[in-house]
Amino acid sequence: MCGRYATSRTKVQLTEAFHVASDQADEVPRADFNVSPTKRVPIVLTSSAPDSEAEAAVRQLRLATWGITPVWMAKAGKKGRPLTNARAETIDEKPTFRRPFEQRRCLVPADGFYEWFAEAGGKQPYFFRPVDGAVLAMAGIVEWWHDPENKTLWFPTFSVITTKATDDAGKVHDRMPMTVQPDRWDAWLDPGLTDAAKVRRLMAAPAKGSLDIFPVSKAVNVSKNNGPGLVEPAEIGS
DNA sequence: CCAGACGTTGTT
DNA sequence: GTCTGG
DNA sequence: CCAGACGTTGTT
DNA sequence: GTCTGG
Repeated sequence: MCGRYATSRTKVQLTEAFHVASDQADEVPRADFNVSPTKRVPIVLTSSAPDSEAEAAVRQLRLATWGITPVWMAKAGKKGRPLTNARAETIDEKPTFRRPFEQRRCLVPADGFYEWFAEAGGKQPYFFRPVDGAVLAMAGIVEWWHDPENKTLWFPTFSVITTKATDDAGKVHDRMPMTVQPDRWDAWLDPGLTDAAKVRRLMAAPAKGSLDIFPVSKAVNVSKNNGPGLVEPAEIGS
């Protein structure tokens, strides 16, 4: 679930939509209709790097790497892919996710996300996007990271929280990203809110009927392919 | 106390 | 099968 | 998430 | 680092 999505909005659009002061916005590169794990993409968060002076909590738009690599994994040289998803059902129990969930949440702006439906004749990609055209705020957690061998710069990495897919979405795939409705963004991004039970209530699966779901070209399968054509409806199998 | 796991997805 | 790259 | 590689030596 | 199992 949610291992690929699209985020094409401009820096200006994102700062306005998420009420980020313009001087708190990182440079946002070109529109990306084929975001895959390990790519750097814009997220919205309230916090600063661990080694910076304690600044006032300010909402920021920053580029972050998709996929958390726990420090213990890097130090031990353990093999293992970066963690691109975290299950909502157990996020406040897992050692790797609990602290980030309580203290370092983020919003991941998306036009929509892709899921692959396994059917006879191969896997068919589908795109899921809000019916109303609004930006989709996926629920995420942040882990600050630096290379253990090169402890100079800290930078944010993130995972997208997932849940069981509801109604129509569940027909395509059994998991989907958690989202945060706009009226809950302030609370979600509030570092002072650390009660996991309360935090949990701020996120929700996309409401029934709120997403358009349609097949797209298999061109999206190849992660180097990009462009707005990837999110246009296409015949199944094309 | 120490040892050992620590994550998700999909697929088998 | 399993790992890396995007 | 899917696609695509999956190796070494010596030489440039 | 932090949590669970023994």
